[in-house]
Amino acid sequence: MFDKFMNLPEEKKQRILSAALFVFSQNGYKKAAVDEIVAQAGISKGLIFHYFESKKNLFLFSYEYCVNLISQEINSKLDHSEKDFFRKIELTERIKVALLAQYPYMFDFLKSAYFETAKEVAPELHEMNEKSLNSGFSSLLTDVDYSKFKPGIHPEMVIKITIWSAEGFMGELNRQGKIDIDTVCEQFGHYLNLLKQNFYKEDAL
Amino acid sequence: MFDKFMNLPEEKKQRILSAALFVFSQNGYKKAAVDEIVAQAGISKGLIFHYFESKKNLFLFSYEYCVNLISQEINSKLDHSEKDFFRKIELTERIKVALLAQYPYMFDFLKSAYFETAKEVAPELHEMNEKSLNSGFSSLLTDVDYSKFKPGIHPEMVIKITIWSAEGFMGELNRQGKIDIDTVCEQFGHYLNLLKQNFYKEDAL
Amino acid sequence: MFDKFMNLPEEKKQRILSAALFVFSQNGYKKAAVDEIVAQAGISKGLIFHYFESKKNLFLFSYEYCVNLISQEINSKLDHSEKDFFRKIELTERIKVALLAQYPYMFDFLKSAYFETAKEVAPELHEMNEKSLNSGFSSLLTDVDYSKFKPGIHPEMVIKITIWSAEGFMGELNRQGKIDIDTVCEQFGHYLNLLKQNFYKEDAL
Amino acid sequence: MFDKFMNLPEEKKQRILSAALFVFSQNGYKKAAVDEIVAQAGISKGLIFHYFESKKNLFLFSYEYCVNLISQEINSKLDHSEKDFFRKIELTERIKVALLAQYPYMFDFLKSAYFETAKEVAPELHEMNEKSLNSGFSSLLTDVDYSKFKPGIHPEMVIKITIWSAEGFMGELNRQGKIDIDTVCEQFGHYLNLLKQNFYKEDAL
DNA sequence: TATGAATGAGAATTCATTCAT
DNA sequence: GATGAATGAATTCTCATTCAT
Repeated sequence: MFDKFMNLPEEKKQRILSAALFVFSQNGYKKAAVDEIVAQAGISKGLIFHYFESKKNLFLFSYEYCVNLISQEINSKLDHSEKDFFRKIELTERIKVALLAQYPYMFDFLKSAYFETAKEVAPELHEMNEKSLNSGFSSLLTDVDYSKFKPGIHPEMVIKITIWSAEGFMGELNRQGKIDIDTVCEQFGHYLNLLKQNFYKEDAL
Repeated sequence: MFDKFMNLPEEKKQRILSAALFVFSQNGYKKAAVDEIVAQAGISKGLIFHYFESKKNLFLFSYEYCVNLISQEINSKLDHSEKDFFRKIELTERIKVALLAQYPYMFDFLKSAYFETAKEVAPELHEMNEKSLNSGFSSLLTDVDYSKFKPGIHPEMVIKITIWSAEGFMGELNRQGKIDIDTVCEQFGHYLNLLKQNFYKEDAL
Repeated sequence: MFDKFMNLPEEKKQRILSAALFVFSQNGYKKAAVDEIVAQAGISKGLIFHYFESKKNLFLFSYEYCVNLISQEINSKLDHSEKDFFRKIELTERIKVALLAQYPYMFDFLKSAYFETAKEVAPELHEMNEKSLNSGFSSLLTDVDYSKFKPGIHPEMVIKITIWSAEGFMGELNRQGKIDIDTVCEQFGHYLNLLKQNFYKEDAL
Repeated sequence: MFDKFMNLPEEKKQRILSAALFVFSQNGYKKAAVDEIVAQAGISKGLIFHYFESKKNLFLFSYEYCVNLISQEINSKLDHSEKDFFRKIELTERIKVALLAQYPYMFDFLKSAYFETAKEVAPELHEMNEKSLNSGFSSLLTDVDYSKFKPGIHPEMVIKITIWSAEGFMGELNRQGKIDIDTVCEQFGHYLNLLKQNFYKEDAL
């Protein structure tokens, strides 16, 4: 799929994708103008259709590309021997924050793509989501040492709560415009510590 | 503002707003076609411009209307003498679920509006958000009897986690398409019970 | 024709006509909005169609009204016993300038109507023009004492030149925004004097 | 500005401009339909926006193009060594009549543009007018041999009168639909001769 | 490959006119 | 007579997609 594009020199690929991410994230699918993307990428309009055949394909490809990049980062950088849930989630969020700093428009793009409801792209998009979300969660739900949790606590619930509230926490930081990596990570660490003290046995801390 | 529309008979107002909410939620701001909204509302194209002057105004009005409706419902139905946090949040979500049943597209619309990036409406939208979000949360953070929480627990943190995870929980149900009021509320009750058992003193349960 | 309108009390007629003249002169036929006219006249939209049946009729009536008003003024105020061409034209222009001060939009309206080319109104308009222009000129061409002109001069030519250049002169003043009656008339008087000295015999001055 | 249009082959430029001049002159700015212009030019609707971005730009460009064409013609064809005013103005009008034959709608267009009141274009239009009018007149006011005029005659006044009445003369011919070059020029020559005999010294004739 | 002129269906908005009250 | 809500055809402008070069 999209072989012509994939065989391009890396620099050109980056230029085109960055332009697409930026313009889509700023405008949503429908309003994003192919004209603006190609102008920003410094290529001709015909060429992008030569590579992707349609705006829809360009959008879906951009989405898939981001999702893959994130899961690759997580898979390669997350130590699979680590069984402590709170360490795992801390590392996961740290990787996300680092990516956010590197590709400023990637998360805006994913966020807007996630709520993209334009009939043309919605079905394919949600299909992709299923897979990626599941794979993202699964590594945080499995391979976890449940014996560290206090007796009388439901670990699965704590894990879900933590994931959801991690998203809420990140969202709030995002809204406040704080994207200084170190500050954000430090705050998130404090937050996880509080949770850990509530849910872990004394000797597991 | 929009007096002409506000003075309409209730039935017609409902018809027009429902059509707007549905079409905007399905398509996002830019792709939503005024043609489709008026067809669904059973009125002429000119008339909606007679009421709202522009598509932008129609969109912003719809948003404000939803936000106001929710906060009115919560303010009027939430018993302010209730100090038990878990009862408060259970009631809040119950009210939301009931609204969801009545206006099926309202939350889809709000969700998509929240991530709307179209340049025409984004600034006004985010300004409204600031106000409404704050007022929504405050009633759940204040007027709460903190003495019920176990010693060694940070009540504020528990409250934030509960709110965030309530949103996550609702979102998941929504994604699964379960909008049968009773089932949803029952499940949410169980969930809150689990939290309560973890965080409340024995004698407060 | 337009009996319903003609039987209105004078004050209401004035209000409606003034509004029409103003809006048509500012926008031309096509762009002038009936909505704006009725808002300015303080009546309802339905009523103006009750009086005139269509925007076209309102426009043509307004034109006819102005033309008639001017020719009535000239006929009633121009002394028909006066045979001196330069006195006649001076009086004519003085009457026009006075009307300009009284109905600021009338000449703007007539000017724009004169060049109105919208297919709907052009034919009727030009038909009216023929009549009015001829009648306007004729009084300046006939009843003139030709014996005052120098021998060797073609009086008809001088008359035409004077009329044309009077129009040019007035147009230039108009463009400069000078509509102070006295100043304008004084300047025009000087101008006519110069012409007279060139074309009249010594003893006719 | 409008490079895309300017770089077109001459034939296509002519086709598009002629269509614009025709439709604008027949309808005025507001009523002229872009649809009609493109149909007449034999191009697609999108293309004219590709060249000019908006109807307004197309209108203003057409105006500027005409004004420039006229002044170029006059500048290039008028012999600057000629100091006889009546010869100069005769040549000027001859050039205009020739242009009129070549671009039948140019003068209609300019005339209607001159009285265009549509709010969208009026300000820019009048700004252009200032410049072009001044430059057009100046060549007829300067470089003139004043010594040919009879003593006691104000040459500046005669020049202004002649210009104004030349316009009146041309306008009348135009109204009568006479655009046969030779007839028109011949008549205008006679007219100028009469003026000359009145204003020039015997030995300058 | 690469370009960008050309297309035309689609969308928002306007506004003269009608008509029930 | 008087009102103004309601209509819908007409108009400007957008933009994904094609195609000749």
